[in-house]
Amino acid sequence: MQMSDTFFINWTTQLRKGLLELAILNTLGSGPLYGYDIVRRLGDADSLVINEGTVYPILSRLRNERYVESYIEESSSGPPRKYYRLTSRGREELRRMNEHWTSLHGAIAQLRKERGR
Amino acid sequence: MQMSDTFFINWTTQLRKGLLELAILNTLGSGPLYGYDIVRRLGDADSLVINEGTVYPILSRLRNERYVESYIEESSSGPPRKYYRLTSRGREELRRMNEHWTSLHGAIAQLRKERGR
DNA sequence: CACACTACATAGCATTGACAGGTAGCTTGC
DNA sequence: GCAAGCTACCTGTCAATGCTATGTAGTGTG
Repeated sequence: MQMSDTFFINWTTQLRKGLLELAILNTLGSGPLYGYDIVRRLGDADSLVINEGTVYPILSRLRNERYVESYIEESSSGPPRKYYRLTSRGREELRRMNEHWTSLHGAIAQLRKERGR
Repeated sequence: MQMSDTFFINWTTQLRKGLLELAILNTLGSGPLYGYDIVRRLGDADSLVINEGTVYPILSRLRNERYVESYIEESSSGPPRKYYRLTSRGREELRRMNEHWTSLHGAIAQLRKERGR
C-alpha cells in the first residue's frame, strides 16, 4: 500500500456501485435476513465491507421495486428486526443480474487475455 | 425484455462505474491505442459498449494520474490520432486493480454458493 | 459539393455509495 | 432505577462517475 492511494480508493468505491445490490440480493437468496445481519454477512468478505448507512437505502430501493418484501419480527435479545425476503419477482431479477454479471466478467477476462494479439 | 426495465438498465449503468477504467487499461495492456479505437474494441463485447463521450473523460483522468501517456500521430485516412500508452506506473496499478477485481468476483461467487447454508 | 465517417472534446444531468449523525429498544452492572 | 453500551434502523449531504447531447474539424465518396 502506498501513501497517496486516492485514485485506488476512489476506484474501488466506484466499482462497488451496483455491485452491492447484486451482493445483497445474493445473500437474500439463502433466506430472509435483516439489515444489520446483511452488514455482518457482507463484512465476511474484505472487499464487500459495508455499513448501515449504505445498506438501508439499498434495501429501500429494492423494496420499492418489489424485489424484496419486509416484515417485522421481535427479537429475544435487542430491538425488533425488520427482515427482508426475496419475492419471486426479485428472484427472477436476480437471475438476470447474475447473468449480466457473468457476461461482464467474461468480457474483462477476454480483454486480459488479448494482451499481445 | 420487459417494458419497465428502468431498474435493470439503471443497474447496468451503475455497474460500469469503475469497470470501464479497468477495461480500458486492460485493452492498453496489449499496446497503444487511440480513443476512437478503444470505443470499437470495447464494443466487441456487448456488455462493454461505450461511446466517445464516455471514453475521453476517462482517458483524461488516467493521464492526469500518469497511468497513461499520449502522443499524436498523423493518420493516412482521417484526422490525426491521439494514441494512449500505458506507463510503467500504470502497468503496476493495473496489476493491482486486476487483483482487486478478482477478489470482488470471488466474493460474489462465494455469496452465490452460500445459497442454503 | 453535400453527405458520411473518423476523431476528439465538453457541459449538464442522474444515480449511487460514503460518512456523519440521529432515534430508540434492550441488557448489564452498580 | 438508571447509566452505559450494544443492537437496529433511518436520513441528509456530498463526491465521483457514466450517459446523452452537442460541437468542431479533417477526410473520403457519390
